[in-house]
Amino acid sequence: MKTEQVFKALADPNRMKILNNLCSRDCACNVGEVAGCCTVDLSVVSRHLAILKNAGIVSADKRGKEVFYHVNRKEVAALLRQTAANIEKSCCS
Amino acid sequence: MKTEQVFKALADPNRMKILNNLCSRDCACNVGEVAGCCTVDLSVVSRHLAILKNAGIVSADKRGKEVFYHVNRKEVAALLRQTAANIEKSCCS
DNA sequence: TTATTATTTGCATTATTGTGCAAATATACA
DNA sequence: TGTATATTTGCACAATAATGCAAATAATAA
Repeated sequence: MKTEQVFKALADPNRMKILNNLCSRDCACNVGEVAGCCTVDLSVVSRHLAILKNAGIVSADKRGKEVFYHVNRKEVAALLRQTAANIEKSCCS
Repeated sequence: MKTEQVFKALADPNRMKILNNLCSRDCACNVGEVAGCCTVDLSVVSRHLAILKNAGIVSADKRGKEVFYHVNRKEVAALLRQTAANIEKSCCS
């Protein structure tokens, strides 16, 4: 989980919407459900999810023909807090 | 200080280098000093600093012909921690 | 098998962003 | 005044990234 990749992944409005949507749910949801939060094509949402997944922000579970995504809450929160700590002391890598 | 704008500002390798450079110093430094951390043109560094400033990540103080930049450590750290908390509970706006 | 549904991927296009150079601006000093 | 230094800005171009559509893949059911 690389800091810069995480920030890049979070630097797009649709991906933020997607993340918010996923965050607001208790259980994982499939691509179609996620796509409800933004107006772009479903294929675009699929790509955004892939970017979030590559950044380690979300994880995917395939069940049957559906893929369920959920947020890696602890890991993302930990990385943000670590970055916050680094900025407060001296170096923020 | 908008979350998405902050993430956008942090989503570039040179801006991360610049931020790291600024973070590693106790006192503010001018554009020329900041520019030492990356190989791009000084004018590019100036633009990157403007982006970081617009995002609220750094502040600028003009003294004479120089402009001294410093990181808004507390504010940035607070925003990152707030985002971390939002992600951990439910909604991450 | 075929059909249906969910998701991903190839491709072309558009939009955005980063970059370097030169010129402009701002400040200080001789 | 003119000159030197620090920074920003205009502009063109290159590099990245987002998007939509159609086709491909994967899994399930008739």
